[in-house]
Amino acid sequence: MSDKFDQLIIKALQEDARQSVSAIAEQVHLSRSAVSERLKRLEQSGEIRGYQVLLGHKSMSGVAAYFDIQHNSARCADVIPLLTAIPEVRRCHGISGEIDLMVFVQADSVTRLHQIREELDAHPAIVRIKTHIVLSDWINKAD
Amino acid sequence: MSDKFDQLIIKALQEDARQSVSAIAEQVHLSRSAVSERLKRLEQSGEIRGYQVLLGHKSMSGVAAYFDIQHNSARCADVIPLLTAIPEVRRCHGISGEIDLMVFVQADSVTRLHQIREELDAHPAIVRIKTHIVLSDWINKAD
DNA sequence: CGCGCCAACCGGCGTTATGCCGGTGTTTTT
DNA sequence: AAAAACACCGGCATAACGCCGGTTGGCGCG
Repeated sequence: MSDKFDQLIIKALQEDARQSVSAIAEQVHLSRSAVSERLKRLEQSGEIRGYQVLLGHKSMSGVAAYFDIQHNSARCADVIPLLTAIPEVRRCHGISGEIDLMVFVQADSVTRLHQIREELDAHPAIVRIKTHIVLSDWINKAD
Repeated sequence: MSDKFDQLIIKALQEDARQSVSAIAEQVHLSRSAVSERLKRLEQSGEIRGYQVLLGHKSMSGVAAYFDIQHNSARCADVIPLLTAIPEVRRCHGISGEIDLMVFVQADSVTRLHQIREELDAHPAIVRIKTHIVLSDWINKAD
């Protein structure tokens, strides 16, 4: 499903997703056409989902925070629609431990953050929310 | 520092970071050269940090986990080099609350996860670590 | 063993995109 | 008001791309 060459191509794209097929071909020691075809296949098969631009800290205006959420719903899935509906929710993971959901939010202001928190609190299935506002951003690799 | 056109260019790149300058130019109604120059400026000024490939869930083999870390170091920065040295560490945020650092890790195996945890435990400045293994991935917007 | 089949790779060709540069219009400075 | 600074445009030479025919190397089957 993905041999050594595909891995090399992906690794090259992880270094810089905006580089020419020719440049990648040179790195992995294949012809440009071979890399081109492999790329197309990787994209169509869904192994490669897309390409993202990584922004500098300047563009990161606003506030980020973690919510750890505990809920009493039988299935986690009950509260997911609520979270999906909030555009500021960047990531949501079901996790082990006392907490059930770890949610990462990026909002424009602290006010908006509170608003979101209250919206979540209103949901009957949600028992407890802890907010951890992000003070510093040390490491941030995409994906 | 970044006018309406820059925003449009960035938005276009967020849709697909691997598209030609010409294609972007067409979307934002500028000449290719103008977009090209703006892009170079955005990259050099650090507003654009780089470009990443987004992989499908198939390639997401392995285990993900959150570490919440409490440390006694005067400055957070003391433990950051240790984290930066570990390639599996995807994100690290300094946060408010009882916890000091929220670290997101993506490793190949649970064994490797434990290995990383022990490595962190060995650091004198780190007081306490809680591990939350990710069971489900509900929402995951890049950046 | 040899034959044919299939998948992957290569390289050339025409088209498209890129980088560079001079020219132009607009705003800011002196 | 002239000059300088800035951003944009468009043309040209070069590089990259997509496409296609030809070649290679493995693999099964008679």
